[in-house]
Amino acid sequence: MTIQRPRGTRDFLPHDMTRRRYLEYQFRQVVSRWGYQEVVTPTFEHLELFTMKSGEGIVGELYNFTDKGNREMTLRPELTAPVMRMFVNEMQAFPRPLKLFYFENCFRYERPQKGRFREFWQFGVELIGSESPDADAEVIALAITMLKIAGIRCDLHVGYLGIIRHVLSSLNTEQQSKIMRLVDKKDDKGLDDYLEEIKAPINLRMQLLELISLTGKEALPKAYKLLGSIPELDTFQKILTLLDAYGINYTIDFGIARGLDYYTGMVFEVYAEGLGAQKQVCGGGSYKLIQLFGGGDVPSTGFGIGFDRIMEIYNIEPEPQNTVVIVTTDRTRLNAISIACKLREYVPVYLDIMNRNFKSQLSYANNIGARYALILGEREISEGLFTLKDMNSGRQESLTLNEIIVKLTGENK
RNA sequence: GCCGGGGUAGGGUAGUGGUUAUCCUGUGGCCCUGUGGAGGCUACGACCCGAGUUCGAGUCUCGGUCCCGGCCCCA
Repeated sequence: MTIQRPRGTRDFLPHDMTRRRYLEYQFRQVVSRWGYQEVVTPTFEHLELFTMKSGEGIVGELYNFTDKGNREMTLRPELTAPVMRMFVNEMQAFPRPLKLFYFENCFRYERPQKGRFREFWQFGVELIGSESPDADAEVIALAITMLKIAGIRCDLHVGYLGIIRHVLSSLNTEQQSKIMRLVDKKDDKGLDDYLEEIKAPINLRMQLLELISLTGKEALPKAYKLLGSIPELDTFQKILTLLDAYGINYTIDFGIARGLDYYTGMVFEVYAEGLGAQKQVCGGGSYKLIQLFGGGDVPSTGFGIGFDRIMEIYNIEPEPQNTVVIVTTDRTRLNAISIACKLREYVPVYLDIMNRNFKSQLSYANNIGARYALILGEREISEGLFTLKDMNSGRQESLTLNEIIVKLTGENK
């Protein structure tokens, strides 16, 4: 039996990679125009980096291992923690804000399903050093711009954790975290039961339940009515005003909660259709992780895009290149090499290495979908005029090498 | 970790206990020494792995594995 690829991993064939690289190219264009610069962190890190961030419980979902020096290591399951670690290690004195992006593979030991793999790619950004509404809005706007350029139709949901935290401020942090988790899961019954269990004040319950049910255009005024004029609502309103200025449509959703303590304020999620149960293609928010990793009290905001999930619904086909297959005879093979080398400065060129006859070479050109066949027989070599055959139309013309180069590169633009 | 559906050449498939596993497609070669896509011939190529039942297993049973969808989780 042949060796299979590991569970939850994928092979990417040439056609897949053409499409993936094109999406990657589109994303890179956008983030660099917004002033973000690429960073790369190691594929594996000390296990502790992730347990510090997310708790011991995540170890079960990690590809962790002990190395030969008895160090507890893990393949990275995400990139926010590594980038924050990198910031603490080497970038604390850089001018702020720092605008970083990454595109790397990550690994999680989970049960694969649609849009979920054990090795997957994340494209993300981290904006470090600002906690202004402007930073929050910029990050959201960047995410939406990227998805739009990829041709993805999606729903943006924006929330603000500070508001729920305000409501829960009389509870201890453990109780707050638990409630946030239940809210995030939209587990209404579990939430009711838990509020009952901890005997939460009736006023708090009423405010919480009403708050998380608020949605749509009226959500903000209603929230003001419910909670009064608190600074968290003012901040949220500023973010929304900025999003309006960016021309971005959003749904207010106080139900995006996220149970982890390092999220500070704005949170957002983006959903796309056609993806089954794993429909979230992007998630982000503002958080404070840097102190946890031994750095200063530096706020940051970021998001990660599930690159593979985008690929599932991405239907842009990159323009094919003007591939040329050179067709030679036994007597012109040596001449063909120098011509191939010249053309390879401009376009992809195939030169027969199978010792095929004339007809088979042409047939090969057809089979690989080449745009042109360049016929280099004795006649052409002696005349210095080569026969360029358009494989789509079947038409062919006699041209000099320079004319051919002009034709091939001109059509590329 | 749990639930359901699956696994026969590279791709798509037929085959409900019985010779040498079917067909389509693909790929290589030839028909065809300067003109591709069609056609003909030919070659290549598969029962996911293991155990069990049986005179005999692609077919039945069990375990494993991988795929698809879902639960959990989603940092």
